[in-house]
Amino acid sequence: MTRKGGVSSKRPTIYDLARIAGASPSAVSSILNGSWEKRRISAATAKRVIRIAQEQGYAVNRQASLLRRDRSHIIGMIVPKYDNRYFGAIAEQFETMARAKGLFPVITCTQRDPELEFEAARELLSYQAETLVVTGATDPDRISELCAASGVRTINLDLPGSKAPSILSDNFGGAKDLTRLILKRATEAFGAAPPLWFVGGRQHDHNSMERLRGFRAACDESGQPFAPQRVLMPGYSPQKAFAAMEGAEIPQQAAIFVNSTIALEGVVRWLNQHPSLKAVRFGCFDWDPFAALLPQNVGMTEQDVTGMLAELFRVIDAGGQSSTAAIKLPCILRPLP
Amino acid sequence: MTRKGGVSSKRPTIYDLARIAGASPSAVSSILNGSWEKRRISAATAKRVIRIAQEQGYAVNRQASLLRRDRSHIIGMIVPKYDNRYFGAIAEQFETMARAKGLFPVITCTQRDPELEFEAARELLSYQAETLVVTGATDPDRISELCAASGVRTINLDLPGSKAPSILSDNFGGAKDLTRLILKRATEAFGAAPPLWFVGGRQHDHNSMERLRGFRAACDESGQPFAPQRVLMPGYSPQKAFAAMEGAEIPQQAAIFVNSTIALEGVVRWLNQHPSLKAVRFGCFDWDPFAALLPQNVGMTEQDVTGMLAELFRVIDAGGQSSTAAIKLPCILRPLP
DNA sequence: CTGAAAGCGCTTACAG
DNA sequence: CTGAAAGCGCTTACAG
Repeated sequence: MTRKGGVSSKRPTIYDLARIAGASPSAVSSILNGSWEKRRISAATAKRVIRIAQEQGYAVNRQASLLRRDRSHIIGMIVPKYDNRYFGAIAEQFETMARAKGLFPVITCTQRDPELEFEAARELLSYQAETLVVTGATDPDRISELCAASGVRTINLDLPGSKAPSILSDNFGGAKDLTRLILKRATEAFGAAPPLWFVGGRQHDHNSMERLRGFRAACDESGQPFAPQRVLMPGYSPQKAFAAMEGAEIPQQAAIFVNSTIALEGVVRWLNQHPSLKAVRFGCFDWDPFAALLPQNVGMTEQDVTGMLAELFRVIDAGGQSSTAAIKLPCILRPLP
Repeated sequence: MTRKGGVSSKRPTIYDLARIAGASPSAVSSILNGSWEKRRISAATAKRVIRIAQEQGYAVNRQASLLRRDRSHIIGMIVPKYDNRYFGAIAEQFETMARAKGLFPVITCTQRDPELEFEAARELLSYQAETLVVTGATDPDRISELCAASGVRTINLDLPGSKAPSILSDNFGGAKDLTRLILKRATEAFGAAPPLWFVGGRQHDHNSMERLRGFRAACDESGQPFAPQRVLMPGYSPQKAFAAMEGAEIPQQAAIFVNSTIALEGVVRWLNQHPSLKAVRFGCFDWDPFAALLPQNVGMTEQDVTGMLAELFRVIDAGGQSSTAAIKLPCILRPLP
């Protein structure tokens, strides 16, 4: 009897348990996966098998089990980063909620790299995921197409696509509210409305553009001039935001709309190197409990992660071909003292 | 020919590709998994099969493939949280480094719940993980035993266990250095050494106790009295830290050793509600770029995540039965202006 | 050089 | 009521 070599050779199978328990492999299988009630196997046998399984440290081979079963119950998620409050919270709550629904969540982190995103999606298809949640992807439609070919449903989270339902923050409304707050606070601080900058994110990124649109709407509404040269969208990284600040000519009385805490890291690092600018006020589209304590910070916009995930699972439960329309959730504006 | 029902019915198999390409399933398999070079299959056939696979959106069934193969190359990790810089960075870098080594990382988040930790470990065993990295677990030894029964190696990260190699920060040394810095800065600020508090973490937690030991060593060394009633270890959460602060009687000239950014959230929230205490100085054992900007913060201790993971993979590559000794990496003390 | 066949560990419809 | 047998999709040693 040849057994698989390597590490797995020690793992007991249902055949091992059956031999030890003096039962058939079929019986062992049904006892261990709970379908034995239907089969009227004697409680004594069931107990014995369960005890032996425990003694042997048996763990079902999920690969074999999934291969045989009709459904995998695996739900995949790709997410750009873990190490930031927003995506960290998304990943964590997604796992918890998926488990609570009896699904097996598998998450992978794709570093905002379109190729990695695509490879990760393909990988999750290989694992027989039944649904794939595509979070903050640069090219969600390409992934939706790949998955559609295998009959796997995708749902876009955070960034929208055109080939699957999308669940987003109301970036326009949130940015408009935040801009209003920044204008109000800066005007109070300086006695007059100062020039207003927009820093962070990138051109062609849907959320950044929506936020810029909200920013602009709030400017227009209050009669503030909108100046394209005061819009700095160098991409997502503290370093890039820092470099963009270097290039800008920020006066001592200014206000900044910071697009994401990632950009904020660069902005505050730069501000700290320019103490003459300590009067500058900013607000940030994103939430971070420590950033909320910075004295120049007038307010932060928190995205409703729990609400977005609740909506996500609502769409999943609804099943079928949901529309590809975007569902937008309001953001929570947190003014700071 | 009955095919599996449900979602998977659309997924093409090597048999489908073989039929379309006019080749044998064996040939298709070896072409797609790269072993065809050995088999001297004609380049023309290979090309054709690869093209057809792409057209059909073929993705190998990892379950079937793993079931048949000798090794899974899966490396599992359990981690308490994602939504915090330290564990977020661990998860993210772990994924990247594992992939670079040709392994398949699977991470699951266990919320510091011992039962969830155990269930997650069992789950990863079921997925045929060959190695399990047990990060910050409350009971790593129980997991090591479970895995040992299946011949699966475990390695403890961040919190030590006695049944597997452990990779840790030098919590004692890091805490001692941080305490020295806090004492020095507070003495400069107040003209004399103020009473020193220790806030955060929990009793019986190895890292917390090591840090407390380092804290105490630095107190002793500098002739500061160590007062047990100034040690508050209410567990890991901002709320608990906040409540502990409520109960303490902190004077206007005081200094605090804050054990983790999680506790720091509660501490600063409390300090902000007590403006009379704005002279209080603190340092924090953990790193966060925004917390680093808080004016009362004299320094932060960054754990060397990259170094720990490099060490982790060194131990894994070394294979065999490495000792169960703990490997301790120095922390990086970041004094703040 | 290449394909048919065995078998990975499980699940479940089916025969007895 | 219960066990033997088929088969999930793949990989690879083996026969030709």
